[in-house]
Amino acid sequence: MGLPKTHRLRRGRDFQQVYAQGLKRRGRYLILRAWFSATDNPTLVGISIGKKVSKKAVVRNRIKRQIRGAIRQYLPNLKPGWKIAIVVKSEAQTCEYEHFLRELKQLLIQAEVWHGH
RNA sequence: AGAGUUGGCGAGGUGGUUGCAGAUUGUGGCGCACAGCGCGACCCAAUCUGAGGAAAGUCUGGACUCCCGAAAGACCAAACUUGCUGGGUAACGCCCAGUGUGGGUGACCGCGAGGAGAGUGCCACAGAAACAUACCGCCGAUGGCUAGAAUCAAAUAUUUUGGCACAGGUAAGGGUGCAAAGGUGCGGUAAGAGCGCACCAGCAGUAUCGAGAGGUACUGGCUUGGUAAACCCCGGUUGGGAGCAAGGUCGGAGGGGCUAUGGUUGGUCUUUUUCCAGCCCCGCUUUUUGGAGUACCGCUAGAGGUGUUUGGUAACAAACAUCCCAGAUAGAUAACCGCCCUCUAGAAUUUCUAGAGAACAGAAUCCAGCUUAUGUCCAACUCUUUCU
RNA sequence: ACGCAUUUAGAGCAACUUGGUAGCUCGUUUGAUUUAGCAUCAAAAGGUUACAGGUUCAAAUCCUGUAAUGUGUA
Repeated sequence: MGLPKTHRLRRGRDFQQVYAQGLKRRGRYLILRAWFSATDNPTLVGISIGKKVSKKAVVRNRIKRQIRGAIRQYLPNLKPGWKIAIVVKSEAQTCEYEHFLRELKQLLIQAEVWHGH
């Protein structure tokens, strides 16, 4: 359930811009940072997960894949032109796929990135 | 049956749907430019490929790249946990085979295993003393002092008996300690001591076996605490440093148009000039898009994998055949389903039903090792008990 | 990728160089003092020196391996 390259947030500069100027929504397992670039470019999504979540690369990669799969499922519902960074909290270690799905939807609606139709 | 020891295979297989990354292909789309050929970094489709035995820790050895230095070679210095022997390897501190030694009833396992007969240091407490000595003790044969007896006419002479423990002898015994000068026994002596003998242990020499480390036998004299994972000595090895975040490319690039000249290829031509066509370069202009970032190279064909044969006890090597097998860069492997296989449980008696396929764990320049983490299965061997 | 450092009582630290009975401060517990508490005084408990192996007569210390934690360069 990967994410196409065109929808990935890749540069450190973009991440810093999102952190500095974007709005912030807090969930139980995730923190959502989003910034509207005022263009029609595809919405970019990046995931940040620190070593404090887990020291094992396998665990971190699995969480990343699960979040990325959830984002891909919601991709048609997102408004264009946003830059989104998702920060994983250490509680997410024991989390299931459905939890990510539910929480992501909630956060996206809160941040008004969600496209209602 | 129980308890162990060692070694090995493999990390379920296969098909489908959706999805991600790379490569290749496309009278495909889209964009640019067009008479046409075309170009593209975007999209789509098809095909192929897509994590490990440890990818990990980063403990070693290399390949590769750059910087500094030197250019054969010798000596000195420095560094190195380099240190039994022989072999393997590109190399190693790794591997294999052996020797010695320690452990285990055994299968088997561990070992940095040169030198303390060059020097220095240290060996707390205890003890006289920790490497050179003598506290208690034993002796006091010999010498000394002293008392008596005998010989003699007599003696201070000679002989002899005793005492002292003064010189001296001794290292058996006691005590201390991890460790006290080879051990045990007999002889020997004033008392003792390898002083002598026997056995054991150690050392040296000779012979012999072995490629060697070493093994065995004989002979000899009779002796030398431990520590070098303390400094050190000896032998051995080595240009030094940094590391793919090494190092390199790009200060515009791609496409189109125009102008003049030059180069080159082809055609016309016997040849040259001329002419025509294509490509490249310089300049101008137009359009698209990026702009110091993993954008591109390095970047994955390698001391490569698999199989067979041969050589070798083995590690391993050689020959032949065959295959191409991840290349991401905020970093690609996931989700679901069917069948087969294996295991477990239940029903039941060879079928059905249910569950599980777990664990450790994710490539980031690449190899060779080591170490650590971890689940299943198989084989060989050992010991104990019971039965035949 | 290449390094560096640390690990000792509940907490913070000594002792390691030069091996020889593991200490200090705070905290804890008990007692004294006080009507009571704090403070003070006296005493006590609390350690597999991160783990495993080795050298040594003897290891927190020396050597090797492992683990955990922190940290530097770009």
